[in-house]
Amino acid sequence: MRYNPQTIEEKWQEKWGDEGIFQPEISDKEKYFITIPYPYLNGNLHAGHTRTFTMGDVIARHRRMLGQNVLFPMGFHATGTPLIGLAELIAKRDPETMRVYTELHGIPEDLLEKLDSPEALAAYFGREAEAAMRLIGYSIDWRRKFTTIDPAYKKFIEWQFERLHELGCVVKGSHPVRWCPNDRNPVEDHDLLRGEGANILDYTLLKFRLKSDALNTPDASDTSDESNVWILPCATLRPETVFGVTNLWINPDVVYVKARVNSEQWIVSEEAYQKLTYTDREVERIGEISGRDLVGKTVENPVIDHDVLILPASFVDPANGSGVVMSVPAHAPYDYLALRDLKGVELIDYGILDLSDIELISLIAVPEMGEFPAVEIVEELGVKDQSDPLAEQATKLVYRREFHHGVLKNNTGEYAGVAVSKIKDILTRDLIERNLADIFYEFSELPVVCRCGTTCVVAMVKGQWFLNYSNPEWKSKVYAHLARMQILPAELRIEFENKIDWLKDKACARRKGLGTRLPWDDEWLIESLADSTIYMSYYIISKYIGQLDVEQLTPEFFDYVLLGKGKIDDVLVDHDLTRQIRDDFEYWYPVDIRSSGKDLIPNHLLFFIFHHVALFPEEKLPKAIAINGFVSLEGEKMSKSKGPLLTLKQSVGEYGADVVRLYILSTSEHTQDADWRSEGVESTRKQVERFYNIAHDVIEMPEAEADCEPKVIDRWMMSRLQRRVQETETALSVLRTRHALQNAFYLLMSDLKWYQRRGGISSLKEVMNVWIRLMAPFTPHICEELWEAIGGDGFVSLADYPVPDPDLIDSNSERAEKLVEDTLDDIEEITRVAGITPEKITLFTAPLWKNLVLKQALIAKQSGKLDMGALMKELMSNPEIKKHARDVPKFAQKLVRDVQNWNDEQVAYSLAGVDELDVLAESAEFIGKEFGCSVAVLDADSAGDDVDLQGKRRFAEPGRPAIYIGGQQ
RNA sequence: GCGGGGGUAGCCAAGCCAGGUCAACGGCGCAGGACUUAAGAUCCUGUUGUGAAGACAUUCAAGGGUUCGAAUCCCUUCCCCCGCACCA
Repeated sequence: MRYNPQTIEEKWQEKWGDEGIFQPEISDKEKYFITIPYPYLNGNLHAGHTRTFTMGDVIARHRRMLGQNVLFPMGFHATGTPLIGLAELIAKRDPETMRVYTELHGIPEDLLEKLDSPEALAAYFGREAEAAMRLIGYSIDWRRKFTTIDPAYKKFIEWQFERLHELGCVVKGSHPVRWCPNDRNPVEDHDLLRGEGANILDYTLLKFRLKSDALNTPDASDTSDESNVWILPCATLRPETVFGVTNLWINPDVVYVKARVNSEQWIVSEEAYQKLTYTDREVERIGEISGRDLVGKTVENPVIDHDVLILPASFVDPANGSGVVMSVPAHAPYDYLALRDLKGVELIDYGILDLSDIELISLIAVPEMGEFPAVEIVEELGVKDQSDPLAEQATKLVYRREFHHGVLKNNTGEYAGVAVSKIKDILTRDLIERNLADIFYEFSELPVVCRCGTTCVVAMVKGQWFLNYSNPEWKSKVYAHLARMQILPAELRIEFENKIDWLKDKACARRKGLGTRLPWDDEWLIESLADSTIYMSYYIISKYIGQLDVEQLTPEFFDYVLLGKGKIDDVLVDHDLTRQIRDDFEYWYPVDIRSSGKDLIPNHLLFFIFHHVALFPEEKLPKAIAINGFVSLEGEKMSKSKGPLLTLKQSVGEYGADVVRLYILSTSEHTQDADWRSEGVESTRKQVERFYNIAHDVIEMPEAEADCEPKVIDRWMMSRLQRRVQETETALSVLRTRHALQNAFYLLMSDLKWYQRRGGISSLKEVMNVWIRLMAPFTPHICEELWEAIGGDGFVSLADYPVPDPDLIDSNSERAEKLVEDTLDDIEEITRVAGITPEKITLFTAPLWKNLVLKQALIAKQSGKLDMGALMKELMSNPEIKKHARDVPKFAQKLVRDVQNWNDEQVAYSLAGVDELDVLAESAEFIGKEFGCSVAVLDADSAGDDVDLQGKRRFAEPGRPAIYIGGQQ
């Protein structure tokens, strides 16, 4: 009987389909609703999908066999821009695209040429994806499939956004993006020549007012006239240090711009001025002023009553921030160094006579550091001056210590006592409210250059629609629900918490792409991640779409079926049908588990929770999330657009569905990345074949042969089987597929090998019956085939999943086999090391007195009172032991040392013991066969000296018989 | 930089949370043997070193510490992977 995966797999997929066994309806049974993120339709499914989806299918199949009513649906994602981009590239026959899609995605060229519209692509890849998922045997209810550009789905999305809008979750605002002024477009990482890693940082601009002795105005002292007020905004990431400013820095060699910014007058560098024009401020250039002319002037600190001088500094980079820098020498090494560097420099040209008035102001208390951390670190590192590269390091060091451990001092007024790590947002918000500060966005690395060669800026997109994820109330509801959710693996919970914390408002509308329009503002398309947040509920509806008219899908309909709100009279869909859908929803929802790749944690999975929490009552919120890692190919990262790529279809075509499924899940688990290696798949194929062959041997075995009295080895086999079943179930319950398969497949297989080696027969059929069911979630086709062959009832996919039977756990037989195995290993080692070809093996079990000593020691250990003195006293009171008084101390001493280190389990194991003489005698024939010689088993007490040729028997210990091997060296 | 996950014998990879049967599960590869006309398949054995009797020595990124005892706990350092947003 040759294993032919293609035949078997086709056969069972057809049967499953014909009988519709994966099309659940509501019933009295407990339900289980599992979903996997639907695939995006810009290519064929590949090894990465194979992993995530197979994971889901195994969960579904496992739950189904546990007796739950399992719903496992699937849809397709087509919203957004990639499909449009791809269609354009195909339409213009872009050579690279044509190559990738013919070679890697395996699309015939003539067919590919026709896929020049997003709709054609979506239709094609949708068909291919479904075919691929059927080919690998996923137990999906295909009646519910849909695509995110279906008219009915759009109605659903419109309803969702209508609701979110009402709830105040969608708001209008502005937000910063990386922007190419030349292309007049936001840029993404792959659009960039330089600065791919650049983040957008939010600097605080602190508004220092120029004092009255200022600029070209006849009567500058009249500050009631706004035109006389000039603001020097300083950009900083550490706004709290404004309390410690001693001076400002201006680059004397730079020409600054005087500008009207909204209703104020600012002085900033040329570059900063340009940047401001891309923000949502109204900006007008008024004039220029040289940095040199600003030096020596005085400004007012916006937060405290303190006037400070403007000093010259060459380190001020006009391209960075506003080109105006505030100086906090107590906490910023550069400022301290620059100030120190100015000492003794002639500044009279700037009208500055003396810097001796400038005193450092400390505002942060850091444990184990003095008043002026910057000074301390500069001296510690021996930084020479502001151009010394060490200055950078000093800055980081101070920052790190102050940020993590620093607390604001009393001179920060109402903020005293606040941790530095918490102050930024609070202070910035307060100062903006009082119009003393502003936000200024800047890249974390400069420059950022677009592919077109233009330097990018941060631009504010105006009038954008946002999901206001930063809303603390929304967030706290999400936190609260997260705490109730199961996260697998559990270690990732903290990651979710961190990401919830980190999440800011998210722009949710786009100008370009496929998708649904915002119902209240049809110039905007709903962004594609935002339209994929609660679609699991749509699977309930999608099954019935053929029975209703899209125009009937009014908000009242969705309110009624999804939220149980409103009156059925307001619903246009047939009322019986509506009630049916409502019942379905009540039965199937919430999602019991969402299983996904780890790349979706900071986006989709987060939004999934956010939107559910916003829209649904607590009992309809998702219960669990499971995460799995990526898949690489022969150590290389996969890429849909460049390769390498292995499609699901290719891999199944080459190895068969069951082999692919088994391989992808056994090679790694949880967040570990799996590496697809053809060598490994090949060996998995052989293992599956072996499984098939073993099974057939067993199935074809005549009943009579199998029918005999159960021996130790049979009890051992059944006992091991229970343990494997138990481990598999435990592992599967937390989705440790690798661990599950190690037990369900590999370890069980090696148990079975040992069983057969030991001559076991009578349990084979029963083991096989369990084994087939145990493997069914992983390799369903081959298991159906074997289940049928073994005469199982119905589909194995619907059979009961094995549960361990505690009554069949037989520790005694396991201990017995352990003894045999250990003895075998010892004999093996002796023959190898001594180079003996054995002719006769004699085994001596330990004498009674040694067993008594051990037992006594174990009992003492168990009661926590094992010590040599007391033990000896007790031992010697036993006449049987006392007979061997000469040998007892040495043996006992070694024993005490060993037993002292044992844990409870070991003690109990050893205490239970086995009848060694009996066990070894029974396996003498087996051992003899293994070594091709005769084996005698004696007990050390009764064996005569004539059989103990080399006096070996004195080495016998409990659990470790003495061995004498006669033979040729 | 911040956050998360890692570094175990030729490779992959358990063990680490709950320290002690851990020279360290399992698989692959490799070597030897059995079976076979041969190959394949299957089975057995070995795969840190030493060892003519079942042993001993040295290992779990590196260094230090806690402990009777550390791959496992603590500290420091080095290295790798992933995410950091308007892409899906």
